[in-house]
Amino acid sequence: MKKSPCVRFAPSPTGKLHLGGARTALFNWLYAKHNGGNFFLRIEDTDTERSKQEYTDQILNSLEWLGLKWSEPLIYQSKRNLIYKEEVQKLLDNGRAYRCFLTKEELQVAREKAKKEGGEFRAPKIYRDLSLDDQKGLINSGQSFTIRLKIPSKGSTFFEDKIYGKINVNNKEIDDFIIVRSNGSPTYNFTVVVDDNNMGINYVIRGEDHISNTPKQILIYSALNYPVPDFAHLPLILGSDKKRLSKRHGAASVEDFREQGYSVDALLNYIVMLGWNSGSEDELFSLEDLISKFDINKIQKKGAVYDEKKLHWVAGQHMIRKSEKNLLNEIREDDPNWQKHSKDTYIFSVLKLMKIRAKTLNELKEACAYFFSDPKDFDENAIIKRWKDKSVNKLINNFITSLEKLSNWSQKDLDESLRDTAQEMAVSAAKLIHPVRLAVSGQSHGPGLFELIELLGKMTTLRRLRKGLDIFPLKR
RNA sequence: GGCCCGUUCGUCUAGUGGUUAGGACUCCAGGUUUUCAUCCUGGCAACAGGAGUUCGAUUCUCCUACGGGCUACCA
Repeated sequence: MKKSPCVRFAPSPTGKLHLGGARTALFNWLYAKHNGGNFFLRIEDTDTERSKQEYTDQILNSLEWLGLKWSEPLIYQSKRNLIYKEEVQKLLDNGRAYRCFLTKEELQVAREKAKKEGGEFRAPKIYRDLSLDDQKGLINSGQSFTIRLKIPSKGSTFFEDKIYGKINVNNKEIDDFIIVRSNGSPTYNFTVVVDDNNMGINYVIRGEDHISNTPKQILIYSALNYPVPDFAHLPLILGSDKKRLSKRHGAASVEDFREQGYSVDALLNYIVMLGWNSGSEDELFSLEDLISKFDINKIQKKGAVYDEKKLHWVAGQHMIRKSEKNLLNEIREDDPNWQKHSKDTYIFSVLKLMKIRAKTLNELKEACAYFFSDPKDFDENAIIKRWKDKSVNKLINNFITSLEKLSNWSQKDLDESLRDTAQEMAVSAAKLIHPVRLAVSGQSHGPGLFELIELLGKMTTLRRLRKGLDIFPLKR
């Protein structure tokens, strides 16, 4: 019987969670969800120099915001030194690793020499077969040492990547790499293997940048006699210059996208399309869709360039499809007091009118502003174009009079009232519509005028029209 | 430099030993609308190059070019 899949996301807290990391986490999570497995999280903080608690917090926070829940327990590598120590000892005991007394300086010299001579650098293997007594002698004399894995001098190491296919590396290409530093702390390649095994991870899904680490890690698996998991390497997310996406390319961290007001489903939807397709021509998915449709075999090998324009489009499509209730919830999640004084039913009507015109939550909030308070700024070009002179004041005045008499404040009656006024004054309806919109919203565009003022209500509309009468046309 | 990986419109991608090489975003032109957005219609635009295999290669093989990753007592 097949074991249920156990996958993990293993960020190192040396920066915020970026788009690439989010996608790796998402693919792992989707894989687990789709197959009824477990998704674990492990914080790789063995580099004490660069790891920061604030980054761990930020990563956890972003992951939570994205809704990618992980199974307990949450693992911190920094708390697992005992386990690593035990496993290193096994390697030392079974002769698959050795103490290396080379100093950093000696290594540096050897490296430079190799570079000058054009050869490739390998750590000199002079300590590889040192007797136990000699080792003790050096230790007692106070010599510090690292521990290196003994790489077989012959043969090759290969694996069947689920995305890239067979990858084969000659063992002589692999250096006897360090698994424990001279300060006693274990290194990445070693801790990953120990932890993945210990956590029961049977499917490793990670970035393509780890492809060349994989043979090294497989060598550790076999030295430790662990079962080797399956591997799938994901292509990288690139900037427009085809280089790995980073802050240089603008927004790159999940936090940035959140601040810009992108909603979670939109971001996740866009991210998943970078290097994956559903097999159909559909491009818009809910999270549930993704879980059911996700198929790791349909992942691309090529790195995908991040395109903000398309993200924006995806975001707009999600916005349109979302219910007003959900939209309000999302807005309030980041801005709990947003329009707290207004009735929900009114807010819903506003959102319904405006969501079609916005892509991000921020845009939406901004677009809705004049529904909640009288406009303070007025579009200059619109003033010049639509409210040229005093003749407009006359029109508006008549319209106000007509509105005051209106008994039924409905779209239909507003429409009729405006058209009647225009006809009486022998002008086209547009001559009246535009200045009314300007006075009422401060803008030259927006929803249909009659829906707009119907929603605004009689009092507000009249108040804003009268104010328009006061300040327009502009004096020069 | 060495090792590994990749290459279909500008971008995300579909696809096949014989297709008018399909879709989406962007852009452009129309339509709808009082305006904006939405929506609809149409358009521009790609198989990196060279050899080979083959009746026929975008598809298979090799080479080249280009791009990327790794090459740390980082992860």
